[in-house]
Amino acid sequence: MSDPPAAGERDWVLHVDMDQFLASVELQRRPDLVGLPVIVGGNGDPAEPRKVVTCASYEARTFGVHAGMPLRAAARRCPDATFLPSDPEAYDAASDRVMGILRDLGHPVEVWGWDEAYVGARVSDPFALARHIQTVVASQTGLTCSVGISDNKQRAKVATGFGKPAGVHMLTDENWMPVMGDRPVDALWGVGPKTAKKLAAIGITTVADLAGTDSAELTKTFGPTTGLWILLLAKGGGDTTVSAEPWVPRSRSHVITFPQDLTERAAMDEAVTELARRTLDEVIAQQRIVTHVAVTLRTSSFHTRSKIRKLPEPTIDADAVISTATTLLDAFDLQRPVRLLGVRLELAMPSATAARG
DNA sequence: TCTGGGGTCCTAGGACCC
DNA sequence: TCTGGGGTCCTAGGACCC
Repeated sequence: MSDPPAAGERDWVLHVDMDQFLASVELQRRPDLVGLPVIVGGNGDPAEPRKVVTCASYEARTFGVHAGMPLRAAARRCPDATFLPSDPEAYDAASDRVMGILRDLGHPVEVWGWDEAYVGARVSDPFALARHIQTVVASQTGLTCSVGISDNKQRAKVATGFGKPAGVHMLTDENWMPVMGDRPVDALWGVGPKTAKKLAAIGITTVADLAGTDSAELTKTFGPTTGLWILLLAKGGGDTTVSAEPWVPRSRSHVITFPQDLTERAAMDEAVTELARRTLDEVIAQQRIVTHVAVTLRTSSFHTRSKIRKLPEPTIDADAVISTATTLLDAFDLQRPVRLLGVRLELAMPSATAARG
């Protein structure tokens, strides 16, 4: 890819993960709450139904509160917590500052959401770089981060978990199996509960089990791509590339969970129209073009389905997008109360030639 | 005190064409 | 009329992640 490394240098992948990011941003505005349980989510009202925790401070986590938990359940577990409304603009701004600091180090930075990034670096001392990252981020933003070190993204990400909070951890070929071998397969990034259950059904429960499984057995159960991929993950492998190219989104979407289920078709049409219009406005602001329109519907029983339609031609025409969305709504059985509606717009990928000029 | 919102990628199966 | 393939496009659904 480039020149061979100088003596002692190697290519490393560092995973930088901000500690309790949203809570930390809030604590900068509310220093009086430092050291206390803080829960960010919804509009800040712990009694608000159908809203969940977006981020819990470490103090709140000791009460069993975690992201994704309903706010009312969090309030039961930790009644003395301070509940704060989610403030996406503040998190965007803080994230931009952190990523800018990382880019200023001169290595390629691949941003993964608000609070994570990969840094690719050819250096002789990755620990020194990790500590330097922590120091400059803390001094310039007041925020702490943890850093995982390895030679690929997935292993670096797993390493970060051992460094939290505010620490550095390295996983390599040498210590991967000793550290990870006896852990359950879902300790791997990309292996979730469903895959773990399927693996358990064929007698595979640990990372070492998976790493020692014949590839044919895995491709039989998971298909050629996924089967070989999870085998690679178990052996400590993963993506070695860190790209500084800006990410081009494939889609844009919004969903709403209604405070009360919808039963009237007119209200559903109204909601889908508003979602489609809002999403399209954002797509147009990004100078993108819509190829497909998808509608998602969740009933009161949590049964969730989606339908998608390719447009006759890529467009930014509001009437075309909205009428496609409401037509897709017709294809659902609308007899049951509707808890959630969503609209997702898939976007044409700009070609290399079209991107010029 | 039932279960948010925003994303990406993979697989399966039917339609259709050669 | 019957039969066997292969390839591509499209939609539905699953799984996972932050």
